[in-house]
Amino acid sequence: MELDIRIKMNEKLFLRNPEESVLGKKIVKNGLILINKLGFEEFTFKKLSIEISTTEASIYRYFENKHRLLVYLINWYWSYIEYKVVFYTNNMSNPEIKLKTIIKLLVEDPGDKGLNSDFISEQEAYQLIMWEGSKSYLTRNVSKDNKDRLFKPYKDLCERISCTIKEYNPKYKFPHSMASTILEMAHSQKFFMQNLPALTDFSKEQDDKKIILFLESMLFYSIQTK
Amino acid sequence: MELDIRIKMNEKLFLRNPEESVLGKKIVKNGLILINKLGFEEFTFKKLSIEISTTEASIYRYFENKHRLLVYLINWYWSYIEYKVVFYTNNMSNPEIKLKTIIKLLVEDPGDKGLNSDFISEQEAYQLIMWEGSKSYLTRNVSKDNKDRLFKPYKDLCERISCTIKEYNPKYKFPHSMASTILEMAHSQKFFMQNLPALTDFSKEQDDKKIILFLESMLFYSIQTK
DNA sequence: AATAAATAATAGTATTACTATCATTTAGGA
DNA sequence: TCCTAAATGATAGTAATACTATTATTTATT
Repeated sequence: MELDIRIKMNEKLFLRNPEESVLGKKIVKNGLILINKLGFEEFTFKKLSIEISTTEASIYRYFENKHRLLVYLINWYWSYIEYKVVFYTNNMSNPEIKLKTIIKLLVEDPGDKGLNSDFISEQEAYQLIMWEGSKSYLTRNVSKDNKDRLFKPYKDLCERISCTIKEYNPKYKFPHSMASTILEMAHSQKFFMQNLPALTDFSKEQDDKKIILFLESMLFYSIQTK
Repeated sequence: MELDIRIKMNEKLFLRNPEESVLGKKIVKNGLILINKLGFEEFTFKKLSIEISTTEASIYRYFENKHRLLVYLINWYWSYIEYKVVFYTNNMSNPEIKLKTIIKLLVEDPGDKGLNSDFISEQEAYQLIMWEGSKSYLTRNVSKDNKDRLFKPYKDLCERISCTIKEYNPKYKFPHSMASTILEMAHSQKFFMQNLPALTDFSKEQDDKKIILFLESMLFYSIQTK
């Protein structure tokens, strides 16, 4: 069975829906790959247009600027992760197992086995979050963008984790902050491990198991009923 | 008593030491203010040169590019925080009190009472870390920059916190990751509180007490001997 | 007072981040 | 199948960015 997961994206993110044309899909797919290759600062629509044999002007018909493309890609990823979280935890009644499953889904690199359609590659999206994730909101437009609901997928996922924490321990005082800490650290610790290992207890190129253990211990010791 | 704290900065950060001239100090001081005002992406040396009535070329004689200026400012801040940590925890023998003091120093906005010499304003530096902190290392040059020891102040502070955690509980397995989590979250949670409050349990413009409580509970429940 | 160093003034280049116009191709409906 | 509208391509243009280079002028040092 092969499912085509269709994620409804916020219309404010684009001028023309990239999912509805061949060019649009190429922009998104190869934009993601090129941002990963060059880094967001060095990435330009001009370079992307050469890569996919189109013109700058054509890309601008889809996205107002490269930051919107970034937020589009990041939103796709968080929506997709939430879909996976729902899919894998749906039948679970034990919030502890649920939370452990969520941490695994956040930390584990999808690698080759991840979704890799003609649209967005899950593995590339994972890399993007790690390197460029926080650049989506670390701008002077946060509040305006937030009003346009550009961060809804991230906030929804945070809310879902927060609810599961509450299920586990209704008395815990900081479920949202704990959820956003887990979300942020899942990728930060991985980034640190690979690039600034002195900031972690994991050695470069080590597997994800230790990060998962770290996050689990932090979460469960914190939310234990006292 | 008025102390002039002199922080030795890594020489790779600049082409000419900005502390050694009036213009250099103006670049650093007003650069910080202007980055905070415009956001790092919108900030340019041209705009700064107009602000301080000099030329672009003159600024380029001090800093290779704006990213180096950013790292300079961020390093100054982390070195200064480490200085404060040493100053305030020097005479403490109890690691619990030490760690609580550190968290306070990280979270609390220095406000007007902070260091505000003719050089770098502590309060402005605090804002900078919150908004632009992670942009210092989220580039394709991390590894190269790391080899040039450009992140030493941050890593030193992380190491110091890590050691204090080890003092508290020598058996705890993840002292560095816990330290970097505290460091990152001190500013992220504050940023979220002010700009994306749905990601926290704190309401906009609330005081820092709750963030401190959150971080303390996360830290101490995690590192409790089991 | 001489001289070295720092700064200002000016100019110039390739690239970025767009916007505009018009021609051509493609896709869908009558 | 032809017609029309929509999408794309080709081309051009602009202001700003991220620099580098050159020369003149000011400032500090011996």
